[in-house]
Amino acid sequence: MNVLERVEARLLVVDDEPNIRELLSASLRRSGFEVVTAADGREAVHFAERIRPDLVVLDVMLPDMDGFTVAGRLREMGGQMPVVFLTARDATDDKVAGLRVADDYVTKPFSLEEVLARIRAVLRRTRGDLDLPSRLQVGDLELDEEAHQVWRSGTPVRLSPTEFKLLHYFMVNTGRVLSKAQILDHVWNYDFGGDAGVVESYVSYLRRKVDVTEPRLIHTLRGVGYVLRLPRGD
Amino acid sequence: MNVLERVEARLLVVDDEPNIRELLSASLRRSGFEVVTAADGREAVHFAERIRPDLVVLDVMLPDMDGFTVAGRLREMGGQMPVVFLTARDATDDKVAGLRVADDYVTKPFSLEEVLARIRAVLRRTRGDLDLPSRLQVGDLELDEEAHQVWRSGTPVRLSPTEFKLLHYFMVNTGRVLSKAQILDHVWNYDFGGDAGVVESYVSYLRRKVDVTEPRLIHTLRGVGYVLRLPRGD
DNA sequence: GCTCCGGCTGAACGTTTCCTGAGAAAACGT
DNA sequence: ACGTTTTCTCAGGAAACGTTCAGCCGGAGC
Repeated sequence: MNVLERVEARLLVVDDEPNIRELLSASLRRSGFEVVTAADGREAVHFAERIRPDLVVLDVMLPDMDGFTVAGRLREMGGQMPVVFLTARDATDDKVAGLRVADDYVTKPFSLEEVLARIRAVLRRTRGDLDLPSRLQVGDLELDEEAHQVWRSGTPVRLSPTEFKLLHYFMVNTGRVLSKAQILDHVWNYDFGGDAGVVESYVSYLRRKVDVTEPRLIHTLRGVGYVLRLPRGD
Repeated sequence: MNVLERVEARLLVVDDEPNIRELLSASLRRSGFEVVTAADGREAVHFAERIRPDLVVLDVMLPDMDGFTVAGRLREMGGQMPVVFLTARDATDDKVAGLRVADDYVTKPFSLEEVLARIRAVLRRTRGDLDLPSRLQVGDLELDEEAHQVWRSGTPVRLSPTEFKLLHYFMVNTGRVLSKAQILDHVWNYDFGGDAGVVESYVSYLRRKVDVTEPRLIHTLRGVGYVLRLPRGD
């Protein structure tokens, strides 16, 4: 699929927790980004200087220095690298103090879809990046990521945040079979403890809202997963 | 995204506090301006001479020389660069007197909407800049920035200062989803310590005053933010 | 036909998010 | 100094949301 064949941009991911770092970098690479990782502020500044990333994903809490300090250093380097911060959900102080200088931020625990959405949005804003289409279309189903809106056969459809994220994940992966585990890993927060039953529920919700007319787009493959695609002359 | 596709003008931002400098320059760039920053009077004069900005945003309190002195130097350079001063709210009389040489001024702590409004106003006055429309319109909702007036379906609406700033921010960003944090950062003073609840209140006020008739223009996107737009069925 | 199994969906629950009215405090104008 | 306007906070209630679960359905295999 086309997503995998092109390098969208070069990213620098900075987080001291190896799990988060690997989760993010693996997912971002799969989405077509070139990724370099750093574990602390010192490394971050060093790599930023060397590889000149198009965007930096930066944890606010780092062992050696504050994320905002790192962001300041990056800005001093010139070449305006946009920054997407990662922050704890209850860090109210951080938000008031430093997040204003961020181009955007995501709260932990996040879902991969969330992080990807923010990164795409910032790249679109700061680079006017046309390689990152805001509008996805499969058959007469349309989704506009920026406007956060969905249409089926031209009529707008109201979706909840989770429904929207799920549909977006389906549409980015049109024609590819997605297992429930895969969906859970991308659309739900990484600390979600529940089972895949919730995916069935949300697929059900989605079908009711966007897949009631022919041709059906969301198909079940028993024992395998789901796939969104136009039925080809089968 | 028309805001990003055009360079409105070239600005020079002068402030010794890095936070303020970054906050302003990032926001101004996002609004389509080309921005160069300086940290003190010496740098300011130097950059002004080199890049010949269309307007200078100048902090009155600088480490090496008075903002008024800097303004004097700029004037001696000819080519009339308009100046918007940044000053503390408790400015004494002598300083207020000095502000008469300014084309306009904003008191700290300011809101980004305030600074942007002053810059736009000065550019309109001094350059007759038609790229900066004074009148915004979405559906039958109209806002005149210069006249500081709002109409819905032709009938005038009275808005408080904050309500006006909020509506203006919505209208400049028609069709774009704005999070409460984003709104807070742009419409409220940068030192505002409260939470996003106040945004909900003011959106409520706005709706009551300008959005009681169909079609509704201000829409809530649960868990995401607000957006002002004409409902599109296409 | 019967059973087993994976998937579907309606109902129920607790939680989150949002809206709005009321009121206190500050700013403003006269 | 006084009343008015404006700003902000708070809390109740309503609606939307996320999650679980149990019962149902239908296809696959026996």
